[in-house]
Parts: sequence; structure tokens; C-alpha cells
Amino acid sequence: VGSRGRVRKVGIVDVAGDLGVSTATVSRALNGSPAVRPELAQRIREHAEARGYVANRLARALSANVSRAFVGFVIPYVDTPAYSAVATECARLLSADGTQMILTITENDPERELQQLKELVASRVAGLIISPSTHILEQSKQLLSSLPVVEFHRACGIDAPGVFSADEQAMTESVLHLAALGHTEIAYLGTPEQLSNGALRLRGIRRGMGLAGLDVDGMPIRLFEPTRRNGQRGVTELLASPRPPTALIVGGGALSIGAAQAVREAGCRIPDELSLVVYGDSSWFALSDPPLSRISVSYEDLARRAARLLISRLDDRPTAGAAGAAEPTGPQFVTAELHLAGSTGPPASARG
Amino acid sequence: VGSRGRVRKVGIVDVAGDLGVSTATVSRALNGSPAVRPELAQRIREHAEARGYVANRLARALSANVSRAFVGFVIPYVDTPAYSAVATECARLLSADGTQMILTITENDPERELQQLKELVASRVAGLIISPSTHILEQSKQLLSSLPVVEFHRACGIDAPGVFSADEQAMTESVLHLAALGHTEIAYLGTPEQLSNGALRLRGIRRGMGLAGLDVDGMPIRLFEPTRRNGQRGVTELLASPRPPTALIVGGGALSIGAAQAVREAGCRIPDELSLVVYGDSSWFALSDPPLSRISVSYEDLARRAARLLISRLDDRPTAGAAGAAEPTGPQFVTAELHLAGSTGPPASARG
DNA sequence: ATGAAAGCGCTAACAT
DNA sequence: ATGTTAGCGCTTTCAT
Repeated sequence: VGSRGRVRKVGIVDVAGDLGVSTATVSRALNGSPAVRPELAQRIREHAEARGYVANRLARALSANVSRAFVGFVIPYVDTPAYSAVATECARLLSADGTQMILTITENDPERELQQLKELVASRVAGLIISPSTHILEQSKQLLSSLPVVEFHRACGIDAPGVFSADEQAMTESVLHLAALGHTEIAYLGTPEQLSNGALRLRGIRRGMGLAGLDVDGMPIRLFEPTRRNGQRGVTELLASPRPPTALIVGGGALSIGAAQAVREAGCRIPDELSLVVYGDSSWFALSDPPLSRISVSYEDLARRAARLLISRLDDRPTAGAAGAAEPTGPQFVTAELHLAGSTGPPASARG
Repeated sequence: VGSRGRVRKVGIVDVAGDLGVSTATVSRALNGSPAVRPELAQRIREHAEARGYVANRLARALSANVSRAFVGFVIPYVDTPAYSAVATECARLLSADGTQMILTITENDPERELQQLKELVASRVAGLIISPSTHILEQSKQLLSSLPVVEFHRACGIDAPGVFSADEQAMTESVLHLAALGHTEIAYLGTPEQLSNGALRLRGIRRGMGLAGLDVDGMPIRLFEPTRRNGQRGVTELLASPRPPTALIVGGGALSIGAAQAVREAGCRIPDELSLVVYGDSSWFALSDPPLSRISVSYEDLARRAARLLISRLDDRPTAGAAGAAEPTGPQFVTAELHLAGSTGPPASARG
């Protein structure tokens, strides 16, 4: 605590020199090797601390040609709870593991994604947590097969474990809920089928329509990339149709925000003129007037699983070969729950 | 595009060997050194590409003992627009610069912050973009003085450039707006004065009260750490007071969400019983019923400035000494604007 | 239990 | 214009 400034450049050789031991011994002591006399190890650690020595992670990672110094975190967006909440929790867990997280945002652009993946392997990341872009390139997939990967939210058909939300059931439930209220004109606004979660949600919707004995093929459906603008657009289109729906289910967080906004702007009364079920964890869904019935997911739980999955995969492969599929860990699902609030009610026709 | 799998391990020596040139030549060619015959350079680049060579950034950074391979991005939270929006934009700009961003979340814990800063310098980050924790440790400040740093949102009194929102004026304006409507009982719920932006906002409030000729010292004030829970708590406390305010200004994004929620839960009618001004960019402020008058900031602009500031600082110091204060770049401010909506109106007394 | 020395993959003098 | 050769700071055999 005495001297000030000058924080750098104390290397392992300095510490070794000061104590008259070899760099190997210092390295061993600092890494807790049992091969070094405990008393000496102690002395070394104290001196290193005193001199403010901090090991160069780059050199360490370069030397130990495999290290968990870094992992890549690759996502399309970060400014939505579905991603920022996961990022938070992963950062926490990985940091506790002594691993740093390189954040990379693709904005759902396959080219950027590929470029970023290349640079991540160039940084010798130990592994990757990724939510792939919609139209991921073949080359990107190949890269992904060369290291430990965990997917979340979206799957891209590679041989990797993943964590997803169990949206299908929640979607089915939502349809049945609306049908039970008397709705027959139910519309769905969701994300494209190319997105694995888009496909899953749509399947849930269709199943629900079938179970409710409603016209699966005739239902109004709009599938767009998940942006707020598209949420607005979807609602605008649906409301403008000759026979507008009496109920709308939105499958996607960003879409939901835009959709809710558009419904409000259209002056459409909820739930009298339109019953609405949104998707996601936005705090304001509950604050809206009326509060919105919504499907919510525990992103913390999802993140925790993803991080643990990756960490365990890193542990598993001591020096294993490249693409080996060790244990066929199937996809994990966290529950998605339908929370009823004031935005769903019987259709106007059923009230008279 | 032909062969598959096996993406690793082609090093610069392989490329050099294949072409019968030295590693130095390959290195030069790949780094665009003018010293290499253009035709050869071209051939080298093509072959490297063909063999799927990707330079090891770790080795590169280690060798060129100063590199901009990585920068640290240190923030208290990421699941709020004030940070996620900035993260997005910084990631974009830094990535375009060929720099990877190591994301680190302090959760406003000074110890974690210090730990993370240590590990960041251990990774030889070229610089840091940071929003310091409330009670940053002295040791952390010292670390920060050893490399290029740009602060944002919060300043911690180190000698570094920073980008902040010009909250003071917006706060003053808000008070004057309410005063003009006839309010005299104006309360403020904000973040602690230890936070530089907390202090700034409070100053704006006080100045506004003074300009409006209202009782500065007597006004109800609650200063809490920025969390939603505290937002609720603040509102609960203020509404429970013997003489509850007729208007409330909230200075903080997370506080605002909690506050809005609490006001609604208290069954308090807006703006009849309480005029409300919130802070931040949450999409739902506009969607609330009534839409909330709010102070909003362009985080993209702020992020852009922060990233550019850091990049330019990295360019500046070719091999400069440690803590040198090159040019005294003062703090930059992005404008914060008061947007009026339906949540502010004359007090009940001025109507009845 | 400890030291000497050989790398890890690259860049940068210093030759030629 | 290109090749040779030291390192960068650490880990890790291989000796002792």
C-alpha cells in the first residue's frame, strides 16, 4: 500500500529473481502445484502479492495451448431481456470460473456472425455460448463444430447441446385459453419458421387450434423477424383485414412490444375489441393498462443452465480431439408459463 | 469449400513452409507491409485463406507487447437500456476496429469490480470503457490510471475522459414545467449523490426549485441505489407521508420503472392525483396509460462518443508512458430531453 | 522439491 | 525484398 503509480511489468522473472528461485517454482507455487514446499509456496505467493504481480493471461493461454481464459458469447441483440438477462447471468457464472466473456453482437447478420466467429477462434476461446442468426452460413456451422458450443434460444442444427424455452406448450395453452373464452377468430404474430424457436411456437399454436377444434389452416398468421417495427406492422396488417381477429397471440419479445404499441395506437380497446397475449419478460407488460396476459420465461434459469453446460463441457475434454460428440446431451428446456392478466376476455360477440 | 472438419492448427509456419518462404514474409504479407513484393503478398494471402489460416490473436498480442486485441467493458448492469444500448453500439464500433470487447458486470460491487479490473489488465486489454461502481475502491482507481480509460454515465474522479448525459438541465426544466402547471409540492426520487450522475440530477432539481421560487430545503427527497425495488420503496414512502406531494420527478431508469409500478399499485390516478416525470428510454413509458412524461437520452450517441474517444486514445499513445495525461479532453455531454406526455398536469387544487 | 530449457505462435529487429 | 533470430511471459517436460 506504500508506493504508488507504476502498476505494470512485474513479471514472473522479477518475482523469481527477488526470491532467488526459478520461474518454474514460482509458476508452480502460484498455480498451487503440490510439488512445491508449502512454506516456500506461501512465501512466493506473499511476495508476488506484495509486488503486485498479476500473471499475463495471454502468455498463459498461449503457453498452455488450451485454456479457459476466454469464451465467446455470440448473440443477435443485447438490448432485450431475452438476451441481456442471459448475458448477466452467464457473465456472473463464467467470471466465478475465472473465465472472461468476449461479447459479440451479430445483429442477426450472417456475415458479421461468421467474421466474429473467426475472430473468436483466432482468440483461442475455450468455447462458445451462442444464439445463432436466422440464416447462419454453412461455414459458420463448420467453425462451430470445431469447439465446445452451447446454443440457446435458437438452434441451428449443429451437434451441440442447447437450452431453450418450452414455448410450444405455453402457446398451445394460450390458444386453448382463448378458445375457452369463446374466441374463434384467433390470429398469431410470430417469428419465422427458420428460427427454431419460431417453428416451435408456431407448432404450439397449430396444436392448440387443432385441440380447440378450430380452423388451423384458415387462421391469420404473420411471421416476421423479431423487431418492434415488425410487431407494429403485423398488428396493422391483421387489424386491417376484412375480418379482423378477436384475439391475438404474439410469439416474440420484441414483436410484443411493437404489437402492444400498435394496438394502443389503433385505439383498439383491450380486451373488449381484442384479446391480447404477449410474450416475454418486459416489466411493463404487467404495468400496462390493462396489464397484459403474457408468456414468461425464467431467463436466469436458462442462462444458468447454459453456462453450466459449457463449463462442464470444458471440463470434460481434457485434451480431446476436435469435433468429438462426447455424450449426446439432448436439448434442455426451461418452462414458459402463461400468466393471465386483464388483456384476455370473452369476445364481444359472446357478450352481446 | 472442399474438405471439411479439421479447422485448427494451421500456423504461420505451415503457410510459410508450403510456399517456401519465411514466416517473417508471411507475417508481413498478412499485415500488409509494403516491404513485400505485391505479387508474392497476394499469393501468400490466397494460400493462407485457402488453408484456412487464422492468426492467433493471443500470440500476436503477446508478441507485439502492446495491441488492441481486447478492450474491457465494465458496467454495473447490462439489463437496462442505459447499459445495453451502450454495449450494443460500442460492440459494433470496436468490432469494426478489429477489437474484441470483454464484458464484465460488477453488479455495483466494488470488490468484484476490483477483481475484474485486475483480470482485465492481466489480459492486457488495450483500454477500458467503464461505468464505475458507486463506492469504487482506491486500488481500482489506481489500476485505472495505468491504462487508457473512458468513463460513461458515472464519473469516479479519475483523470480520464468521459461521456455523460446532460441531466442537470433536463431536471431543472422538469421542475419548472411542474411549477408552471401550479405545483408547489414537488418530490424527487433519485440516485445517491455519491454517483456523479445522481449528484448532477439533484443539482438540476435544486436549481429548478430555486428558479421556481419554491422551497428547496423543504422538498421531499429520496435518494436510493438505482433498482426497481427502490423505486417502489421511494414512492411508497413519499405517498405515505402526512402531506403527500402532488408531483414526482424520478431521476433514474430502474427507479422509474419501480416507481411507475408502485404508483399504479397504490391506485393513484395520474395526473389527477399525482403528476409524474420519469427518466429513461424504456419503450413502455410511452405505452403506459397515460403515456408518461419522461426525460430521455440518446444512448447510441453517447456510446458512439465513448467508443470513438477510446479508439482515439488508443491511437494516440504509440508507445507512450503509463499514466500520462496527454490532452485534457474534458467530459462530453449528450443532451437529455424532456418529452411531455399525459402524466403531468395541473394539481387537483388548481382545478377543483 | 527445484532448476534449466524448450516451446506456445507470432512480430520485429537485425542481417543480407 | 526476404530470411534469421530473438524474444513476448508463461507452462512444462526433463534433469537433478
